Amino acid sequence: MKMSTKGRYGVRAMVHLAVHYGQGPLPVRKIADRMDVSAKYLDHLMAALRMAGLIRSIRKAHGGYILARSPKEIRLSEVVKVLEGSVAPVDCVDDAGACHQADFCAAHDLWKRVQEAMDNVLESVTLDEMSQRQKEKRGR
Amino acid sequence: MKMSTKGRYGVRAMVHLAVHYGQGPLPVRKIADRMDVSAKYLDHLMAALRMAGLIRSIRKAHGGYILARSPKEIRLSEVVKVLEGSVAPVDCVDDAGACHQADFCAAHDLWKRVQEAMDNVLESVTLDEMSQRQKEKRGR
DNA sequence: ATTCTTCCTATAGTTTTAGTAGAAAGAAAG
DNA sequence: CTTTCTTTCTACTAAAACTATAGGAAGAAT
Repeated sequence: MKMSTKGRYGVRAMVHLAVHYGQGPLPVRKIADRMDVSAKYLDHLMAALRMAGLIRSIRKAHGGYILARSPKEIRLSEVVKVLEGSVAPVDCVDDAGACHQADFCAAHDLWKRVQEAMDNVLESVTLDEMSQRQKEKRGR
Repeated sequence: MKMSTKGRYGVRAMVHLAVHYGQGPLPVRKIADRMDVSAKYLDHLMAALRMAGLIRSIRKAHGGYILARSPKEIRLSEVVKVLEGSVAPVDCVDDAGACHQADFCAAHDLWKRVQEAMDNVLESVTLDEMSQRQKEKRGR
């Protein structure tokens, strides 16, 4: 029931971009240094986020990445979905047809409720809110 | 963000035991057959559930497993915790000290909220309710 | 003594995770 | 037009986790 580093690193990187939104592009190396993770690895995650349309790249000296939209318009559910594939605890609540017994399985209903609970939280939070929270915490 | 088969199989097996609660012990082989999974593998999960005190074993011919308590007194959160280790999406919301930056990390608060949302659902459902739901669904 | 079962330990194949490596391509800036 | 800093792409790999499988010992009723 754990998230992988993809989700963890990716969310933190997106928050970083949100905090510096409007201040020009941020290179992966700088983000990775700040987060204390491998820049080469973070590269892959940024690629996924870019292909999903959440960030845009500026490919040149002193380039880097910026958010594709305003932080207010990016919900955490989007970020997690890109990096983790989905927010479902089991496949059968996502892919209809992943389990042909769903109609007779009480567990299916339970996982569905769990998924909805997680999704509600992630859907209710924007990167802008995360960015503000981050700035507050840093200030202390 | 997926659960492993431990959590999935284990929950279904526990529901099975709840449905047949009071009807004597159920051998692993029968449960596995019904669930269409490997009995040898389910063995391991039952061992974990037994050591956690959720089920009791009767070791003899025509023995098997029974719930250690009434289905009304077993919450799904307990089952998932035994099998998956915890209900946390990341370690830092479980182990205080797994991350020394928690006080400065906005992501930490997000994961905390996600965990609480999941936990609320799993804590609110008992095996008895699952068993009833299962019987209803089967009836249709 | 037989039978059916749990219980214990060891092993192993496969998949996923979490990276590392190296080089090509883009574009401003000098 | 070359340098510089960056993204971008593909391939590779070590380690861990997952998903089992195997074989037999131990228990207790019958």
